[in-house]
Amino acid sequence: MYQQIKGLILHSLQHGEWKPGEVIPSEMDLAARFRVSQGTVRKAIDELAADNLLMRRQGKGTFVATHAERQVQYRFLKLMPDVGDAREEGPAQRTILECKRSRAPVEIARALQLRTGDPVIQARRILSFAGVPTILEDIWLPGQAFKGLTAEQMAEYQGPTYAMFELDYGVRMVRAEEKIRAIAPDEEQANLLLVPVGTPLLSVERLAYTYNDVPMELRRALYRTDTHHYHNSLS
Amino acid sequence: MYQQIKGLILHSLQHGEWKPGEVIPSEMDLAARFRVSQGTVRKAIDELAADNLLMRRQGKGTFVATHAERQVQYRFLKLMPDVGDAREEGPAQRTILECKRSRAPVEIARALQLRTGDPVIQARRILSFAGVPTILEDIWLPGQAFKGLTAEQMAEYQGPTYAMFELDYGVRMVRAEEKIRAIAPDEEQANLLLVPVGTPLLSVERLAYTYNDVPMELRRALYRTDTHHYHNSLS
DNA sequence: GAGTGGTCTAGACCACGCG
DNA sequence: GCGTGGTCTAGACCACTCA
Repeated sequence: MYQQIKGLILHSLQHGEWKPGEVIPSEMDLAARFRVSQGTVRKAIDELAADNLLMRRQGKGTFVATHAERQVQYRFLKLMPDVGDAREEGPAQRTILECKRSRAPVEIARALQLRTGDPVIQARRILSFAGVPTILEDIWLPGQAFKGLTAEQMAEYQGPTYAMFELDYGVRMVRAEEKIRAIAPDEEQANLLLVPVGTPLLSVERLAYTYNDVPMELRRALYRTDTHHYHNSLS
Repeated sequence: MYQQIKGLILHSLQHGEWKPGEVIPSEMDLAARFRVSQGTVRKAIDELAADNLLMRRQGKGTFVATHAERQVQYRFLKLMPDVGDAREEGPAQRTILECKRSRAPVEIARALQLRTGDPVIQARRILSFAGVPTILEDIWLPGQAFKGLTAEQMAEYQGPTYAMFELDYGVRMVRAEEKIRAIAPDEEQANLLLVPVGTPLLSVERLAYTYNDVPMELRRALYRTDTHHYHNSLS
């Protein structure tokens, strides 16, 4: 039964009944609405909180998770400085190189579950830490959901790109899968990251999903790993 | 209170009261032992199961997690074939190149929380898939806990190395942290993996911990990523 | 059919945040 | 002081496993 309740809450999240950052009704209210006991609602919320879809705060309520919060900002970025920690390093400087409407090549279309040739937004940018260009990213977004996204918008928005997606397009990224390889950059890539052509780089291909396992973003990035590393916790 | 119960159960796990793969007492029994209700024990076990320290099986009981089980075998190995899946590929073929007693260099000692010069076991091996050498691993283990480990032992044991550690040395790896970089191999490394010297490889440095966050293994591996990739799920 | 974990309930009290 | 989530309890019943 709590799985059903979970489904109902999920449905409300998907349909924007409660927006990212907002409180959802109290456990008692939801229990009344769904005609179950508080404990059942609690278990449903527990699992949604474990999946990072909701955030509980004692004394205040349960909130729809958002990429805009300080604590969980850059949740999907696993690149860490070799010395010090990510907080003191602060957010990256962003340089948008390009942001254009185009048509999905086969590969991209398949990943985003579109048809080949469907409209997509394609963006390329560089993230720098302490002035050193460290990440080169190519981003593909389904054109339909992100109609009107411009380079200016990507440049202007302070904070995580995923937070901007929530605010301006109502698209919340919920989870992602990454495939990581070591590759040698081509000349253009090497020039953009200011490294010699032979330098090994981390290739990180990320497919990010919104609710219901719908893929909404494909991101292909190259990470310099001379002063940073990709950090992963296994358990 | 359930945190205290969790601590007590953890203590029993650490001290080997229940060994990997065994059942622990039922929730009712533990509730009686600790003088709390079943629900409190349940919550403690829930969290331990979420941390992969315990495994629940409905109708049978709660078991101490182990690396020997089919389902969770190679839990810490995130390298996946680009096509097909890891199960059909089967386990890797192992070639032990070396396994010797030595003294911990500064770096290794710091990672394993030993003193420089303390005895360590050092092993080097190659893992191959479909006959292709794909992983070159250097493993460092504290000499005290792994006294007597030999190359033969590493070669003979069928199944995950971590399962062998549990069985023969009573050391259970509970979680791990990995730092990933892209590097170019030196000549020796390149020869062992049968790749040209310039080939970018994934460098994966893993520190594996047993109970209580005690580091028990440092592993430095190079992964070929021409037919495989490192897979990571973010949420 | 006995024993295990899994779920649901209802009620009580606690800890926290905030007006 | 009220409302929120957090915890603990006790009892009931269900689903699964295995002798």
